[in-house]
Amino acid sequence: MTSQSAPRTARDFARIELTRAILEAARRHLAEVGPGELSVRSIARDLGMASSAVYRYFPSRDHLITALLVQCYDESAALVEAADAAVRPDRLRQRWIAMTLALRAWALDNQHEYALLYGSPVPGYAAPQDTVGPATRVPQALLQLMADAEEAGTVLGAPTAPVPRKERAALAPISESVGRPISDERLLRALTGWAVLIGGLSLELFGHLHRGVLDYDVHFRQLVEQAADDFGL
Amino acid sequence: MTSQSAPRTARDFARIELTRAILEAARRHLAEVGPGELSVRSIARDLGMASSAVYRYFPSRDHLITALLVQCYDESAALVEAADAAVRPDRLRQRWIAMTLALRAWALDNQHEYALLYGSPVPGYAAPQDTVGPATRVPQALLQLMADAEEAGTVLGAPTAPVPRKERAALAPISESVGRPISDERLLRALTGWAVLIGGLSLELFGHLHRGVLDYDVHFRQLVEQAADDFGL
DNA sequence: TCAGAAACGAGAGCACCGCTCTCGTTTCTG
DNA sequence: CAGAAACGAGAGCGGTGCTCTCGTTTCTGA
Repeated sequence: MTSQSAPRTARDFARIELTRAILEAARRHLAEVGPGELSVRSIARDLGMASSAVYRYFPSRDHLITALLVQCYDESAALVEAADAAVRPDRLRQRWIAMTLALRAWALDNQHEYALLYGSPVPGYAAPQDTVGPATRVPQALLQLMADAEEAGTVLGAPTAPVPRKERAALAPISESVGRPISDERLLRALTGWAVLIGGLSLELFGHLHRGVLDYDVHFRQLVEQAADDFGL
Repeated sequence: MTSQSAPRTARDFARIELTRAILEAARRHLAEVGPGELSVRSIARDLGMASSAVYRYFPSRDHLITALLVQCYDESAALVEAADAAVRPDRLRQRWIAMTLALRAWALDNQHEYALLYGSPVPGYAAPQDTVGPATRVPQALLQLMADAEEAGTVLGAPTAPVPRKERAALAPISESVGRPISDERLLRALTGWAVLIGGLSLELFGHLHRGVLDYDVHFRQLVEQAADDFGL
């Protein structure tokens, strides 16, 4: 708990500044090397400092990566939310399209960062509490869209059997997180949309569509358009 | 090109045997350490040999990992195909459910292997030609299911706008790979199904549903049931 | 004000990694 | 049966994450 938001002393100021510089350098390296190859030593070299000095600011490589994780979650979520807000709220379909295209655009510009967020977790599967907030912003935006659709009274694209009681219980935490009324069917659609979105992006960015799909732009667009049909947006 | 399928000499025999043993040991390690932490040296130690000896059989760590990749693609695809074959061919919906549950079961039993296949690519994004065949077996199974649905004349769950010409062109290689008539709308559904499947599994296995969804089994089942509704299966 | 405490940066060092090279031995082949 | 090829072991190189020490700088409170 050193040096919170108030940099009273020069040392505090230097600390937050260097912390920022390390993260910035790490992010720069991430543009070229991929999360697994990210090296504390090379970041330190880049900044002209001893590698041991970096450990004054981040107790381990995993802590540094976690900080990057939070930053990337926030950065991508901000773009998704902005894309959402730029569309008239009652144009539900366009909002869905805009959000998915926004996340894809970010992912294409930041492929290693996307891999960091949605690829295999690189630390030993320890997602600290700090990351859950930022990580839920994108799915939360999708949930809010579905809640809006519910409010507007749109009909779902395909006839869907009612969600059974067990699934209803399984989704209780998400249901509460929405903060306003949403049917389980719609909530499930939001999660399906999230799965299509992340699945589509992962398949594309991780090379699974190579030599199968020729035009990724066109295909992704078609994928989310069709999902919109299914969701009745 | 040493020692093909015919182990004439004792040396050839030993070579294919040791190659197998190395892969087996690597696979054993993969049960506990994750693809990024897989170490040639520790595998060699496990087999009681010098680490340099391993390089007689796999020229680099990436080559070893590629061999594991192929093995895992084949293993998981075999389970998916078997699950498909165990259902009466005209029970299209059950076949979809069976295949997705089969892949999930394999993924749950082999989490690091799943990460190897569908997580961030660990070598510098070099998927050799050897991997593309095995890698396409699962999506191919989904495509065949959709072709069967087309043949049976089922109707799609949600009304879908016709696939535009550009997307039709983008999907040409996949369309040809099916080997029998399939509409572009159906083909797109197969790819959507693949995206939902991989997206749903990745979100679950990589921890993104943590503290959100309480019962993964129930939720995944619901996810694929709803996808079946959308696909008109 | 100024001494003690705390934070800091640099450097050496440890254990591990992928990979290469050498060298003596074993096995194959003509 | 001799030359060639494949092999296993070991040392070694440059890299990694991380720790420890040590001299210096900065903060803090009596």
